[in-house]
Amino acid sequence: MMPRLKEVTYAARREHILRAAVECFARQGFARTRMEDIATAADIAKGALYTYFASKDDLFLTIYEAWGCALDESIQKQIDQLAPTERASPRHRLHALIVATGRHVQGDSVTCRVLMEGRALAAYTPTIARHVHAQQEQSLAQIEELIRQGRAQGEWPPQTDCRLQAQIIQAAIHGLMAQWHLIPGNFSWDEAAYTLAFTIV
Amino acid sequence: MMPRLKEVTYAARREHILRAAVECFARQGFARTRMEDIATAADIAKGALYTYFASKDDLFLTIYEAWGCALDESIQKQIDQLAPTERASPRHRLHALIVATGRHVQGDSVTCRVLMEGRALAAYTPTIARHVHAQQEQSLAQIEELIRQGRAQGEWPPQTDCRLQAQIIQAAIHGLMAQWHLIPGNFSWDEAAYTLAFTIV
Amino acid sequence: MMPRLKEVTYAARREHILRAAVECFARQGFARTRMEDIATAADIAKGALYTYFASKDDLFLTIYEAWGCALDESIQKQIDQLAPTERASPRHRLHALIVATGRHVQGDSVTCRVLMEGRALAAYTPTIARHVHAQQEQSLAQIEELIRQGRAQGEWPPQTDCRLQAQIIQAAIHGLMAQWHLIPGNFSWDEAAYTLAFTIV
Amino acid sequence: MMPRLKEVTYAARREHILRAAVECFARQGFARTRMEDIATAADIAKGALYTYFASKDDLFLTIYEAWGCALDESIQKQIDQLAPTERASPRHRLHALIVATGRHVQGDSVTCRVLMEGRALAAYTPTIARHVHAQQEQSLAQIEELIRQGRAQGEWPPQTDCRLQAQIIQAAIHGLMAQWHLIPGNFSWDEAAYTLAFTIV
DNA sequence: TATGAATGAGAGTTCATTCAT
DNA sequence: GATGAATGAACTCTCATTCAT
Repeated sequence: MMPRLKEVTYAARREHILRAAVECFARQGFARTRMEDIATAADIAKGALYTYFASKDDLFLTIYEAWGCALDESIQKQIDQLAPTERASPRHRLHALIVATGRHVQGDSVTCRVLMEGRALAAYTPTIARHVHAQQEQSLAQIEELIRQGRAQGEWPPQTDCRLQAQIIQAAIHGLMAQWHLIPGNFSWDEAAYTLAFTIV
Repeated sequence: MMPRLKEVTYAARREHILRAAVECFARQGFARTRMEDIATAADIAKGALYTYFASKDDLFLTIYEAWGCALDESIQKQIDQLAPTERASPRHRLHALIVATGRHVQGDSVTCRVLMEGRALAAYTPTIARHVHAQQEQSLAQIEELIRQGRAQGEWPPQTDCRLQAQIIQAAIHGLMAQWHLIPGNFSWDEAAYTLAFTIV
Repeated sequence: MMPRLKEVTYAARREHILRAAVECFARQGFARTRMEDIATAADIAKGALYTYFASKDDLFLTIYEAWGCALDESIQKQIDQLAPTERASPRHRLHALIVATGRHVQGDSVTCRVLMEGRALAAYTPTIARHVHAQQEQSLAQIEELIRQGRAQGEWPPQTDCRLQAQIIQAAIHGLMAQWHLIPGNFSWDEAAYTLAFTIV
Repeated sequence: MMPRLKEVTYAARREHILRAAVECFARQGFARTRMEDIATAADIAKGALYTYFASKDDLFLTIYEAWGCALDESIQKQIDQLAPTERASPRHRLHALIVATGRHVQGDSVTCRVLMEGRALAAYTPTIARHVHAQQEQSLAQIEELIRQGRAQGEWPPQTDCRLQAQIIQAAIHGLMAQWHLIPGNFSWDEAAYTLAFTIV
């Protein structure tokens, strides 16, 4: 059981550092955040960071991934909480997806900033790029599937390119996140979710 | 004539450096690009950069602004080239706007990368933030006005919040740009433009 | 005991760097000394300097202050070592002050150079200026007080302006230091001290 | 006569540049003054400076020498203006020398700053060092001669070391200049001159 | 002669990472 | 494991001087 104890401690410290890093990255951006800042925020020594994370990039990446997982969970939860009638409707499920995203962004706007910077960094950091692509693709597939089902159920008029429509919706969601990142509170997520889910043909 | 010649030379050299900088920023990102890289790419001495630009930030900002201006021109030209019947239709004008943006992104995908990074940097660099905000707001106003006119002409069903709808469309456009930046050629801009302009209620 | 050991090490390294810096400043002057020169002289890496000193200015200032403090101590010691009869005489105390200054200059002519440059820099560097002024004023007050006491005891004929006389004596001392800095060994400090203290009416 | 005309123009421009340089050096110090600053102050192009002066050091040196010459002239004039009775007295001539120095310092405190910095730089710049030494020695000889004459005439009690006394007086004068440089107006030059010339045994 | 753009060798300073303790 | 001093490459920006025009 000692390994277990160790693991708990290890995981807890990792988590602790991660939280400190998120705060720093969100406040100052990746480039302007020094490892020392993170260490100070986490109240540990600079060198100890390297016990838990291989590098600054690794730290960033871990945050990036964690956000994606948490968002996926939020979305799933939101969908699960739908009333049975609504859960049967792809449009309602899409709505739930966007609402959950909005809640996530609002509830953890700090991490959202990190995410936004991640997308920009992606282009120059192969390691990050892979993750961004994967996440992107997965999310796109989910939306596309919803649309496909919605058409099958007659909720959406048939159109040739399901994927394109999904891409536009995904693009809109990301664009809104970017806007929120730039000017938090600039619009109502709930109204945007409603518009996106129910008034896009 | 000499001052004129000088003027030309000055502007030409500025332009030359700018092109070199765009290339570097697009390839390596802002943070990883050293002034020396730009100087080498432009085939001049490091110090000479500072004759034309006050700082690395200035260089970046100039590129950022130039892109915005060029895009505005492209859009205007695209709208002007519409047949009279179409030009009278806000929906067609919106379509032209998106098409022009797509062409711009495709034609100068290199600069587009720089733009994308600019949006991410904006949050941490007040100088850049101001420009991004201004550009954002101006573009939003344009779209909003198109929608307002479209509704007045019965092209769109009336909805309470013109601004929100404009924001969503703008978000979608930016999201698509970001996707293109990530995976160029991932979708068809023209089809996306058509879908965005004509099938969004 | 460990913290104490660390403390000692820290102070020792600081002292070590300081000595290296003094040597460099004295040999090349402040402006021509590069941080790298100091690091090389101290046999450490350039970056390590910044663990002990915030900047090149800080380094200089520290030396400047240290010299002043050490001089004050030397003077005090010299006065304390006077025979009781002499210690009662302000003129002898003034003599001791000048002698101590001379010894200090001769014993650490290297640092003296740094001091001289400090006075010249003072006019253009507010931070240094403050320290120079303060030191100057303190030293002046000390001399003035000696003269005042000397007059009270009838060692000096009464004159209206004690401060002016003190200023002249101080000026002479500084002027002699400057000469020594220019051509070390150009005169005898002890004779100069005697002349200044005992033959100035 | 053309060479003559040229010479006039040349000398005038030199003078013009010199004045600009003095102003800059006095305001910012030697190290912080850029050649461009001087060119701007003189309202000519940077490159033109090198037509008149070989280097920044040369510029400085020229100013330094000019000050010394002008001071010598001022002193000579002051002595020449003494009433015949006074002119016969070495003490009065010494007084005139100090008064003239004071007037010079006050009247051209701007150049005085440059002089002060020159003495500090002297130690690290052989070219400057030579000039400083020469000037110093000449001035010292003059004072020494005055004292020697004064003793011969019975104005000063005989003392073994004329040179030392001269050195102290010279040191005092320089020290006072340094003080004035630091805090202009901190004392009365005329009173200091009187004290130095008439109450020092 | 005058110009001022170009040069390019540094300057001080920062900071991710390492490693002896 | 934890520490934090040390490292040293890299960074942006400066500026005396040169030289083609």
